[in-house]
Amino acid sequence: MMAPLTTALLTKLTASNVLDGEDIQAIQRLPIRFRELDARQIIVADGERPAECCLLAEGFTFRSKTTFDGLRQILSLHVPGEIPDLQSLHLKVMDHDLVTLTPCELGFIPHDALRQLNRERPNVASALWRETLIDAAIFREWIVNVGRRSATARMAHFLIELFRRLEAVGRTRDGGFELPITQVELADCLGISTVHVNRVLQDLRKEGLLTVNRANFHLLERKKLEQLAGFDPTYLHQHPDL
Amino acid sequence: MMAPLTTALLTKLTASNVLDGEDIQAIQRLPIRFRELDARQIIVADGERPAECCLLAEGFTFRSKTTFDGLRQILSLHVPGEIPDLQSLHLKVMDHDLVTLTPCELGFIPHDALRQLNRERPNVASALWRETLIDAAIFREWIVNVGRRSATARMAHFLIELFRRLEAVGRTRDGGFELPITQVELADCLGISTVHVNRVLQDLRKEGLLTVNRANFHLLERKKLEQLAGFDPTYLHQHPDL
DNA sequence: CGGACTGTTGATTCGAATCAAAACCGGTGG
DNA sequence: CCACCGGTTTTGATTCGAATCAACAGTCCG
Repeated sequence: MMAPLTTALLTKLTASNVLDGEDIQAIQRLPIRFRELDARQIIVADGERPAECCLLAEGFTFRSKTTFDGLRQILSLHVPGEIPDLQSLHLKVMDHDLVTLTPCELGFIPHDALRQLNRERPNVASALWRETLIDAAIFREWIVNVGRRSATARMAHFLIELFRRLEAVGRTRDGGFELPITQVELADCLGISTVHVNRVLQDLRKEGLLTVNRANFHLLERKKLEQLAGFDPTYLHQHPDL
Repeated sequence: MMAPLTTALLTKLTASNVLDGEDIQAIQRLPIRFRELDARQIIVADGERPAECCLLAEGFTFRSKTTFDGLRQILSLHVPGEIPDLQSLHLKVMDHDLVTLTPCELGFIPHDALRQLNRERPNVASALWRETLIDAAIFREWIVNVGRRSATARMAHFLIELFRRLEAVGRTRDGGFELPITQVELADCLGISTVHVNRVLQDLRKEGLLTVNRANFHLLERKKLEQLAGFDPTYLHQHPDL
């Protein structure tokens, strides 16, 4: 039994999709290979052709691309329950890296098994397709973030998005969350320099909007942060919205 | 018969997907409502809940978001044969605007008809899912573009991407393409100011890398532009890559 | 002809990058 | 237990790419 693995996935899927009992059983029957990885390990690399998808059960992963002159841009952060390389089911070649941010518990699901599941359970296929579309919606918002927002607003937007997504899978505690991320990585998420990340975080602390000690981010003034960031949660599509 | 409409779609779909005769016939049987729109018209607005998808047969459209303080970011440009709001099939609420850049010929396809098509023709469902995944891959590259590349490299990258995508649907002529876009809109694509767009274009012209008169972009030195942009075409997934 | 975009140019400002150097922190090994 | 090390965070000085401000020319069109 791979209980903890499918549980994470089902928590995520049922949070914003409608699945019936048979759908859930079919998901629970998926053959999943369990594996643990340390922090900062490449799970799948740019250019590879994986034959399985990676379900994140515990920890954080990110996707990133590196430009020819060595600059890195982080494209997305992933929270437990997500399948960060689900696109590989239909796009054979990876166009970016998938990397662990923290130590992770992962479940690998063969493409074949997923394809069969999609064929037999149209509901599940729709739900998975939908997850990739939400993924894309988040990419869109990140384009706006790096393209049009000030460094401070970017940081605020990033943190609020993360808070909301973690909240949806029950990983927040009284207005805060645990995220072991360095300022270098934050810089690569936001498209700014690490020195500037440091200064922006200081500003936000000075304003009393948040605290950060170790990996613990605490958003003291969520409303104000959202206002500063111009945050509109629509793009997260967190409700089944039928 | 809506021949020109489905032709554009099929050109696009078969360029990077494998469909059989029955798939194609099923697509041709889709009920499509034809409509023409002038340039700069909103097709679907942020917040709406459309009941149909929009197939672009002729012209250009773009997707955009506007921040609370009025800055606009263009998220994607679309070429004939694409369905720029295909995500609305599974995400009920629009999280951005879909707008015509030029006068357009559009075909509107009811969600119901598409859902039925997906149920009956799994191949087509896969192909459409794949198109939304390529969409997402392009978003990822745009994040890198605005996050980590200089203004000049951004412009070069943008133009090369467009060239390749237009080439795939047969809309280029001897190293150039027709794109009636203003510098204001280019600025919103690249996350820079319009003044800077002007200067960047001048630089590229001065270097002899391209010419622009009216709407006609001519990439004189594609290789050099690609080098300048650090362009790697993998993310476009233009081959069925089985 | 007048008006509204659009494109161009120059002067100035500003946000953020870069450069450089400390301070800090957790681990490792002597 | 402490010296040391690499990675991380912090601070300050300086530079730079791009934004902003402002004005003007070009084009299209009613």
